[in-house]
Amino acid sequence: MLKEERQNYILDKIREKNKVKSNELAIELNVSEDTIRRDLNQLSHNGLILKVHGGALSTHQKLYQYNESTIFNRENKIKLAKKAISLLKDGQVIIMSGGTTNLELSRLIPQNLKLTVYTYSLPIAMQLTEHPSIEVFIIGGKINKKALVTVGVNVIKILSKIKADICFLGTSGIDLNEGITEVGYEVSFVKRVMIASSDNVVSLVTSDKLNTTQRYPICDLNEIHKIITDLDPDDPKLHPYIKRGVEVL
Amino acid sequence: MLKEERQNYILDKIREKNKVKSNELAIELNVSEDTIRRDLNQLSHNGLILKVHGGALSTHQKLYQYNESTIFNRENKIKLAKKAISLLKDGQVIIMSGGTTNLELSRLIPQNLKLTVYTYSLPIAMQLTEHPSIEVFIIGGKINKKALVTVGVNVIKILSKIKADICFLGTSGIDLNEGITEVGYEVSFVKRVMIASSDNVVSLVTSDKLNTTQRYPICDLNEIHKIITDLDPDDPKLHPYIKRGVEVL
DNA sequence: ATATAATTTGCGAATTTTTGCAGGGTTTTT
DNA sequence: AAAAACCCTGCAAAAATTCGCAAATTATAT
Repeated sequence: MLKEERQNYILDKIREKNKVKSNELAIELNVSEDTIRRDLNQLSHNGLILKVHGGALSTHQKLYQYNESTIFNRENKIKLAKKAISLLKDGQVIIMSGGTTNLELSRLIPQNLKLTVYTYSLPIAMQLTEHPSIEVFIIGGKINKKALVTVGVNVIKILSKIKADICFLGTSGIDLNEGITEVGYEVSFVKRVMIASSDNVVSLVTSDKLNTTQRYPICDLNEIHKIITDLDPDDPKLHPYIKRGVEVL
Repeated sequence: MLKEERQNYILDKIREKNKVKSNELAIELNVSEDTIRRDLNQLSHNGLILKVHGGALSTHQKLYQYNESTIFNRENKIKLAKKAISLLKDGQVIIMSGGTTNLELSRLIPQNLKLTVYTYSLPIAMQLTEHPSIEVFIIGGKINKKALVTVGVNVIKILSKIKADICFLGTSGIDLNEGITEVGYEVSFVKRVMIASSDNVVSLVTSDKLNTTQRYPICDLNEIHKIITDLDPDDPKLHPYIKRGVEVL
């Protein structure tokens, strides 16, 4: 059994029972108590559990807990999100698409900012509810289980009536010629409308997506106002985009 | 065997077993462990798997994880939810309110049941997305951060247009004289409408809520068709409700 | 088809990670 | 206060990993 596998087992057990005992785990997992203790100490050090004499306890009392480790390239996404947050001002109306970059963004919004946020992503809506001064609206509709977003004509109808200051567009493909492109068919419709409803379109792009194209076209490069990446704004990879007149942060 | 072929094999195995070990793969695929490690590193670099010491794990873990142990009285809620599930049949349209009882219910729905579920609760919508054959619709609107449900006129407008077979009503107060009552002001409006839209109104009541009243009235006892509790159906506490003509499961 | 370039693979040696154990200290229980 | 259970440290063995390099394979160009 792999170490991480064992630690996941421990975390699951704590989620369910609220506590674990070292001696029991040692037997269940067929390793020495020393190993269990080392596991518990590591998990505790990462803030995932609370180590106590004889075992460990759950730390969180939230009904749903977001799982950091599943996010690919999280460090870069955080770096990117921090830049995006500098655009926010009190009183603004924001539209956010789905995706883990926007999810990180929504975790990092300063507590004192007062915003109104529309989103069609379940995880993002969920995350935003933890913020004390954001009014969160989720746009209803049929849920796409894979992306955890709502899709369909109703989503489009509602989005098209919104007037937003900024739209944060999680981007799955961006290219000089093809513009912004998207993996999901249904989602592509929704994204086009959210762009149309926003004064300021901000494309959030992790650098691995630069110069890639996906199946469904969303919009031309000149329809977006800003690109934010995890790279330094004067990284050579971004030069061609700047030349095309897009502001790059 | 081509490299790509080998990597697909690895991905398939991870999809199936959720983990792989380098040494096992080396034997299965008849290549050196070095090659396997290089494969795993490449796949991991592309975000397809998570490389760990000794092998790799699936990245397709849940973004949000639900903390079972935070639910009060969970055992009873599960007992109750199991009874509720016996009412479900293929092809039905269901409306579910919020609350942890309905959340447990949504976790327990058998995988093969085909349903259409409308809900205005974020956690329940989230949970239902894990079910393979349920079409999930979330009703959009402003989110009440405490209850994690949407509220407002739009929710009511949409709910009133739905025609559902069953409505599962999480119940915060039930009483012979006062009928069903609710803690939340905004939520009380929504619940009244969901009752009106359903052929069959099922009140889910944990026994500690029996004979209690909350601030906002929802409906009279005779407007609900079934009461489901964690108690035995012929528990004396339930006799008065049966006498009043409500079916008790 | 042949030569050339590029990629992929396996190997050995050095390094790192993981694990169990022994010893001695600390906390909890009796 | 003694006994038991638990915890930490350092250590050593086993397993896994990394790295450079050369051989083998595959791709590309002529």
